[in-house]
Amino acid sequence: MTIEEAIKQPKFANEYHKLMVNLLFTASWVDVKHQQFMKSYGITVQQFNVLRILRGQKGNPLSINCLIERMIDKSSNASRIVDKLEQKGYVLRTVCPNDRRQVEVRITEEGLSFIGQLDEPVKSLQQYAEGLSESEAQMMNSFLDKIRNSEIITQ
Amino acid sequence: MTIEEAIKQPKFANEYHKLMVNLLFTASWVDVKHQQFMKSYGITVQQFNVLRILRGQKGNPLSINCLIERMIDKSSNASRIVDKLEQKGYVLRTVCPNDRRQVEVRITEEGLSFIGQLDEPVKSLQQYAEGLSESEAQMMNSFLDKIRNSEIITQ
DNA sequence: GTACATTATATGTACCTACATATATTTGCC
DNA sequence: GGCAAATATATGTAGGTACATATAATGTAC
Repeated sequence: MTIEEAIKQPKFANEYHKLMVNLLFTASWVDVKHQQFMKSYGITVQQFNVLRILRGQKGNPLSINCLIERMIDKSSNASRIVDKLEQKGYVLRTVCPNDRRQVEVRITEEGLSFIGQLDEPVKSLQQYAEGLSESEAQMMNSFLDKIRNSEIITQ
Repeated sequence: MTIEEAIKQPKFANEYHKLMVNLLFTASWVDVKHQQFMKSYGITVQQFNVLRILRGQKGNPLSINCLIERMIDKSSNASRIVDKLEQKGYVLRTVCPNDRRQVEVRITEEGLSFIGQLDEPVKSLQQYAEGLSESEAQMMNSFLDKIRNSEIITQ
């Protein structure tokens, strides 16, 4: 299905307008797939991403601020996402002894085994990207970077 | 800034994994820009899109269902988005005489003049896409369509 | 050391969204 | 026509998000 069919809009002003709509539509489409997948494991996409970031730290804790820097959605709610993960027993919060303003968040054994069990099934989500060849994926990655780096004159 | 820098993740498992992350991150980034822009005009992105769809109907009304078919975010809340627009006087709701289950939504003069005033400034948002050449934009549109059309085996 | 700015996190609030369910109307089958 | 299924929209509810503000700890200038 083309983007024209997907939103029943027969034509766009130009290729750039079409691209903006297509980008937002496709990402939302992929995001919904991720949501549905994660929901079947009793977790949200944001919670999963935080867990994966913490696992990548190999046992080292991360402050809330560092967590936000690594998140895909840089929402201001990292603190509440960590709340939810703590309630589930997947992470631990301790006050940092060097700087008592900071909180050290680390993943628990329980969190590790939970997320480990998702490793295989999560690979299926990547299959969406695998509709492209390796070199197409490379091109698209560079296009996405270019879009974020456009200089914009906002009146 | 590369995607690696943007989320402080030095490397990805492969180009496809990177692409999924980059797609979600970039779309969220663009979406935030749109949100901020629309907010300065006292409207949400969703409300703006509904208004633009209705204007495209050239005076013909659209049912809630048809509206959803044309929306970028196919949320189930079209009804409540129309509520907000009605409160602002930008749209009108009437029961369809042929099928009294349906509601005919149409844009008012006030809605037309409001959205008309946004036509120029809204063009600046498209500049993000204009970081690419025309042929790159075409390629990227076809890549996005390919992603949505990948056949996925969800166990 | 005191006062003030800065930083890190948490929380209050209003709004938005997903999902389930309710209500109203129409369609189709007997 | 009567009744069940299907359709169109609306609404209740829980939870998520953006933004402003609160709280606490630290840094800095004097």
